[in-house]
Amino acid sequence: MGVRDITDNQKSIFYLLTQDEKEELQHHISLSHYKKNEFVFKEGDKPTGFMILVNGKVKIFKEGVGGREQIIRMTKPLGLIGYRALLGEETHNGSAVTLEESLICNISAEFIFNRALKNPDFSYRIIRKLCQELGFSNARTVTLTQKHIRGRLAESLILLADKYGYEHDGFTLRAYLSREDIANLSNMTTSNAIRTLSTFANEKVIAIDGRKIKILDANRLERISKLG
Amino acid sequence: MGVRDITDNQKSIFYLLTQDEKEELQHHISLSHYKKNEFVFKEGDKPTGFMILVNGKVKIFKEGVGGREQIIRMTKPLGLIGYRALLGEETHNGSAVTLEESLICNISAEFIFNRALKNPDFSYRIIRKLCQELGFSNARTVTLTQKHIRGRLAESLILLADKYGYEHDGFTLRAYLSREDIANLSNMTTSNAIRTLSTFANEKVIAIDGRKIKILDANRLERISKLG
DNA sequence: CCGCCTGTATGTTTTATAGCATCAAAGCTA
DNA sequence: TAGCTTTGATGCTATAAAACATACAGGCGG
Repeated sequence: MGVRDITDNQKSIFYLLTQDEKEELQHHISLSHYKKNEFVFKEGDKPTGFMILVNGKVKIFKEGVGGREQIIRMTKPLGLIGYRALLGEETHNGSAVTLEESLICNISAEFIFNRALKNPDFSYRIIRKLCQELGFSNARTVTLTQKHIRGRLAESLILLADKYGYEHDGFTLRAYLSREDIANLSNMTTSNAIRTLSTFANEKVIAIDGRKIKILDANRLERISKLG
Repeated sequence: MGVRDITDNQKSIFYLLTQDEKEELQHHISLSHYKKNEFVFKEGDKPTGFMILVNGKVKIFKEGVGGREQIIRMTKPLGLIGYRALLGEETHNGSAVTLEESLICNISAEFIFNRALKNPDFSYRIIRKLCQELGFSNARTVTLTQKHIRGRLAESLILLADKYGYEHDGFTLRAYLSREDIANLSNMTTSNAIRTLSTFANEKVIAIDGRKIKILDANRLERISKLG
């Protein structure tokens, strides 16, 4: 993924801007580089613009009771960051931190409000994106509150596979999170994430080697997520 | 609230349509009457249109593990129902059931897509609404998973007060839910909702008389929600 | 009027998971 | 390389909340 993809890649939200709009967009873009584990913004910050992840991985999380963090979602290249707060005219209600070295493209709020949102195709694409994310969030609320530990962890692993895919071997998750992040994604303590991953490994559902996780039996994992 | 409010009330999402658009809207409206505890739509249904609640109360919930229901949100007059699925071009991912006798206004999908969404003011209002709801949903995910029973129940009571307000006495919640619904809103079993409500009543934070709930000490309730 | 069902109330038991403690391994820095 | 810090692993204990059981009250239909 590169900066060009922001206008030229079908998956980018800006793909269907008119040629004119795309040209103007160029004048409203700036790029920022982030190291691993760097904050992009913090809960309570005022949004500065519309951000697109060009390269890397970012987690968006909220601090809960006693500072315990819950990862709300994770972003892959061409994904949007912090747009909810900007478009909703609110402050950020979660924090964003890079999981690896990342490149983020910042588009001025002015361009979004005065140009992009005047284009109904763009607006509608934003609306669809928000609707989908809202559906996802509602579903997560239910599974995170109702499923048991095994089910929650299995769901998280499936989520990671869906979002980041596999390495060339077809088994290894293309995401190398700490156990703590896996726990924060799955609403459990780090100990329980470690313990349950070990159990899954014993059951040959996955194989673990440090942060490398191989999904050996995706069907079984799916079943654990649904029923466990 | 009446049907007129849909175009004339500032709080309605259609308020800022042009006069022309408002007139055309009249030809795309139909009204439906629902009795108490009637389904408006079910999880998995294809959305039929854009719905606005004119009168009454509706709960939107998802069925989770073992049929246990989690109330995602509740609607008051001029609130939207089922628009997420329509605009996101998905099936409903939750069910809607009336909590009291209700009047619902249905606007054709055709009008929304071909007319309303061509108006950037309307689109942007939808976007803002979605952003706010998404923020709410994310926040709920964290509190429902992390807060303890007392905190979750206190939060639900505050939510009900914010959404439906108080009767003329200034204390009685203008919402008369079953204990089961209160439980499903707060992610707990009915027994625990009953028990915890009793505890709050003993502590003089609230007073209960059947389904009538008086908030006696709103500050204390707020504190319980934050810390408890 | 009586019995039945539904909703509410409350006590007891069981269990999932948080919390804590300890230890090993790995990674980093001086 | 040695020492320090972070991360991962695992056992034990404590506890919040579910699950279960029982009982009572109010409304409804026969």
